[in-house]
Amino acid sequence: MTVTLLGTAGKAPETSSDGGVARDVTRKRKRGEVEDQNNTGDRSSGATIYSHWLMKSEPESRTENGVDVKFGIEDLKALPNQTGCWDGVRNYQARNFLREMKVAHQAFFYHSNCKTPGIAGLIKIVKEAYVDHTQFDKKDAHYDPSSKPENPKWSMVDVKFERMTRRFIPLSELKKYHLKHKNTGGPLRNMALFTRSRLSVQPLTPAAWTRCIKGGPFHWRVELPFACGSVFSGAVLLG
DNA sequence: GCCAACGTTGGC
DNA sequence: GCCAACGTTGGC
Repeated sequence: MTVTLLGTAGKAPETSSDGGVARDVTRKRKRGEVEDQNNTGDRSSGATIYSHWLMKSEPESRTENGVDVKFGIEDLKALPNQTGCWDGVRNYQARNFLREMKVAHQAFFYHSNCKTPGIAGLIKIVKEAYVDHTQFDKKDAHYDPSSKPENPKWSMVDVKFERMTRRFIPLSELKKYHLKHKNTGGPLRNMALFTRSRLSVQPLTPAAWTRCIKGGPFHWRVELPFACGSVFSGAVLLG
């Protein structure tokens, strides 16, 4: 599979019954609100198909609209069947990525807007995109009065806790690799966490995913009973 | 289509 | 709490 990170992000799909003027549609298309009318569903337009994701959520209490938006990985873990819906996404690009997700896809659960931001664990998609009911709920933190039930704007998926990462991977460490890989052409060179820092649902290349979880090329040395292990430990991410 | 004003995200 | 980056709105 050829992977072009984020090449056509935001272009993807929504069924639009928007009968507005041409310029308005153009404007909306730029924002990702309008579906490509010839979208065949097979991404023949050249858009990249992803299967690994990073999803941000806030593990510390914060009030929005009078509601606490806290939802860390421990909160997901505590839900029945360790499964919950990923609601509240209110950005078109992020929503479009949600809509690309398939059952069994894996994602990093990323803790944002907290003391130590970073990757806390692994989750998997257990239900594909459907209407996010919270957009119609006046009492919800992410109520969207502009969205109508007959033409909902926002989607969500269901995710299930898979496991914690073997250790928490702080943003600072990911950034270190990102900067290095920008020069060396390594797998984290285009990581959206840095190139599109505000995107709350974002794709990862398979290489970036693997690197974060299994470490770099010298990962195996760390497990050898020889002293050289520590020499290479700095080149490894081990989620 | 451009762009100024405004709002939100999220690291620090 | 600050503020840079960037997404959204809406006039023209």
